[in-house]
Order: sequence, then structure tokens, then C-alpha cells
Amino acid sequence: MADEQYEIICDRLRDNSYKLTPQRQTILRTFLDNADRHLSAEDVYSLVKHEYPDMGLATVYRTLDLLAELGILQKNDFGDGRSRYEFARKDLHHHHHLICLNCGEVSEFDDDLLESLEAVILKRNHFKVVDHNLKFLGYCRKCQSTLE
Amino acid sequence: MADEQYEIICDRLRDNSYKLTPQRQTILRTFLDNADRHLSAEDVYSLVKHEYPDMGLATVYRTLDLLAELGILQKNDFGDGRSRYEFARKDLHHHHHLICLNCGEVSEFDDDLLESLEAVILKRNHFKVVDHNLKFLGYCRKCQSTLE
DNA sequence: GTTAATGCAAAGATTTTGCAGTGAG
DNA sequence: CTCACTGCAAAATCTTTGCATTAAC
Repeated sequence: MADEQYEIICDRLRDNSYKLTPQRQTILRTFLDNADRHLSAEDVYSLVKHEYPDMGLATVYRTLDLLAELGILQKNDFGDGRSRYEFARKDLHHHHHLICLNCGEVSEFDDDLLESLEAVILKRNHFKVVDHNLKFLGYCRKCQSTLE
Repeated sequence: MADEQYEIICDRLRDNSYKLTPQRQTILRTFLDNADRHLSAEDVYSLVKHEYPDMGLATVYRTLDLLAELGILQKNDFGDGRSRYEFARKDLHHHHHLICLNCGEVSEFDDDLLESLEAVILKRNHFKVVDHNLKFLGYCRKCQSTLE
């Protein structure tokens, strides 16, 4: 199943006449192997280094850029000074993040409550919303018990 | 009225035994004179340079930090690679931003729809929300007409 | 073979820090 | 007079870019 997704993405690259280099393959596999995480360029670089010690950090940045450009990855800013990536979803619009202020862990929360708000915004502010970005800051289950 | 707010903030600094230097006064006045904008450190630096050519950029950063620390300013990240500041409000929690993807202008939108969601999140995800951050990306009134 | 992709090192951009000198209280 | 504050320059961080070399197609 992960392999299936891997093939689909490889085809996607080829279709756009991008070359399927071993560096890109390795980075892609790393993402599939860590699908539940929100990796930064540096994270990817470290993970990949074991398997591919000659990989350059610039290549990681360029690959993440490319995959985001193709809509395969979603670039996120969680306010920790670096960009973090995750697989893009169909329902991005209803996908929000819970960011733990203690350990930095990022989890997910889905809801479509904001749809109706966007109509209000258009009417009240004459602002045409095309996307939104909702983050909740707080304490995850683990840290709640640790801190108290 | 702006002068009144200015005095209140100056007192606040003195109360915490921070020194009321001309640099800090100038930066503060600049914010009061641009209360409707969301200024970055560089913005403040440029604005202040006219009145106070010897001001150092590091001083601007340190002052913005201090004012945010004291809860006078609110530090924002609008995704353009630099921090932007505005006066903090009592109802920060219900204060959201509309960010124009064309001209970068940031306007305001107030709503308390998210309150109820936070209870759901605690129940469903065992995540204790202490703050949230909601940004809407789209096109402001001006850019809508320009682009079409 | 062509041309895009890579690695490296250098450059950019924003923000922070060390330190000697200055000035607000 | 003292100690917090300042300006400057250097450093820290994350990210991008230029360029000669490499390798996918």
C-alpha cells in the first residue's frame, strides 16, 4: 500500500519529465516511512544520511520544494522557525493541527466548521477566502500528565 | 487618546523598572502612529530612521521583544518570513487575520466560533487547547477588482 | 549526447549575541 | 554613580543560489 503510493508518485514525476534520481527516491521513501510525522528539511536530511551519506542538504530542500510544487507534499509553518512537510490530503481545507507547546508534537484534527465563516467574511469584509490555516496551541495528552 | 495610551505604556515600563529611553519612546510612538498596520522589525527600523538616524536594528528587535514580553504588543507570523507586530487586544482569542495573497495586506476579522471546538478537541484528542491561531488567505477587495 | 539534477560552498535573509561605551534613573 | 541599554559587528539559523560535475533519460 505504501509501495503503491510510492509508484504513483514516481509516475507523477516521470509524467512531468522530472528525473527519478536515487536522491528523490530515498527522500520519498523516508516520507512514506514517516507518514505520521511532520518532517523538516533538516529532519529529512538526518534520516536520509544513513542510507545515502553523500546527499546534500540543498538537494533535500530542492526535492521538498518540488514535491510541494507537484502537490504531493504540503508545506507547513508551525512557528518553530523551519518549514515542516506532510503528505498533502484531498481535504486539506478541513485538516487542522494541534501543536504541543511543551514537546512540539503535532497532531491532527479534522473539522469543516469554517466553511460557513468564509461566506460571512466575503459579505462583511469583501475578502475572498481561498484557503485558511488553523492551528491550536496547547498541551498534548502526554505532556498534560507529565506537567501535573 | 493615543497620547493617553502612550502614557499608560510608559508607566508600564517604569513600573517594571525598565528605562524609558528615547529609542523606546520613538518606537512606541511609531506603533501608535501606525496602529492599523502590522509592522515588521525592518518596517519599524525604516520608519524610525528618519526621526532617529542612529537607532540600531538590534535595538528595534530588543524593544519589540520587550513590548511583546510585557503583553503590549502581539507577535504574529503571517508566513512571509518575518515577524510582524500589532497592539495586543483583550480579545486576542477571537481576533483573526485576513491575509491578501496578492498585496500582502493584513486585515482583521473577529469571531468566537472556535470556543466550542476546543471542548470537542479536549474530548476527542485529549489535547488541552490554550490558544489558537486562525488565518484566512485570499484576496482583498482592492485586489479582487485589480485582478479581474 | 542532452539536459536536468547534484554537491559543495558561498550568499541571503532574518534574528540573536558579545562587548565596550553611554546615559537614564 | 550604577546598571540597564545601546550600537556595532559578528554569529547563528534556516534557506537559496551559482557553478562545475554527474548521471538519468
